[in-house]
Amino acid sequence: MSTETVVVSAADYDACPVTRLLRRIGDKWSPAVIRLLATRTHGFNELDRSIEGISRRMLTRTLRALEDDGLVSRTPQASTRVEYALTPLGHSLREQLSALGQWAAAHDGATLSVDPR
Amino acid sequence: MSTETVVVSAADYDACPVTRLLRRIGDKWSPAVIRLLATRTHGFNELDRSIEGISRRMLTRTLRALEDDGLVSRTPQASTRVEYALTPLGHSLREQLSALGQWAAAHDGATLSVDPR
DNA sequence: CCGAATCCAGGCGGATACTG
DNA sequence: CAGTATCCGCCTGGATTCGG
Repeated sequence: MSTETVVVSAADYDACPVTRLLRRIGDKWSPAVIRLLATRTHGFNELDRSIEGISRRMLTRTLRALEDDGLVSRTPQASTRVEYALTPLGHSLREQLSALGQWAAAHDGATLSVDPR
Repeated sequence: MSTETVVVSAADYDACPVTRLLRRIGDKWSPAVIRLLATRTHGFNELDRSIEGISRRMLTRTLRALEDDGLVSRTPQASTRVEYALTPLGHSLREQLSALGQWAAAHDGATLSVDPR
């Protein structure tokens, strides 16, 4: 019990909630989708148009992933309209990310030194 | 038209602090390194042994990236020893991630959480 | 309007061997 | 001990086309 070596095992890698979460929403488009859905619900093409540069393919994949995580709900309206919205869990996460965004914005110039907007 | 369309442009994608942060530390090994360095400083091979499954190559790359972000400091001791530590900024981020981990663990049903110490 | 299917390039990350 | 260098598989993500 003298020198205690903490080992981050592969099990830990899979088990650590924050690691999983970061890998899930740390992809290219999830944050943009979450941000848009935070204000109001959107249709598919509406999201497609609003997120500059995204492909329909990746929008589909991103939405499916967020849906699987219970962060986004998908409700077909007419046969021509599908509505995507943040679930309560999604809104909850959004708040957390918002807090993280406060931190990031505050320490941004010092660390990543990219042009502040 | 009075319908206001919020567009997440490519510029926004680059500018959004939280998006950049998530993409930076949302990689495979950064969280593990941050967690280990949160408790105490480590040498290179010490980290290598402690993080199960990581290759020296990826450990180097991860450390360099964290160093570039100002989250980790690298201080050569002897010619045979280099010490890695979390910077104050790194500790600051670690606290934020810990809070996020609390949230993740609560909504995850996960077994292990980020043990804060 | 809302996707699915296919094809393809680039980057992330692993394995291995070598250096000071 | 603390890395580099090289090769390579795989997965992410973009472009395009097709279907309901």
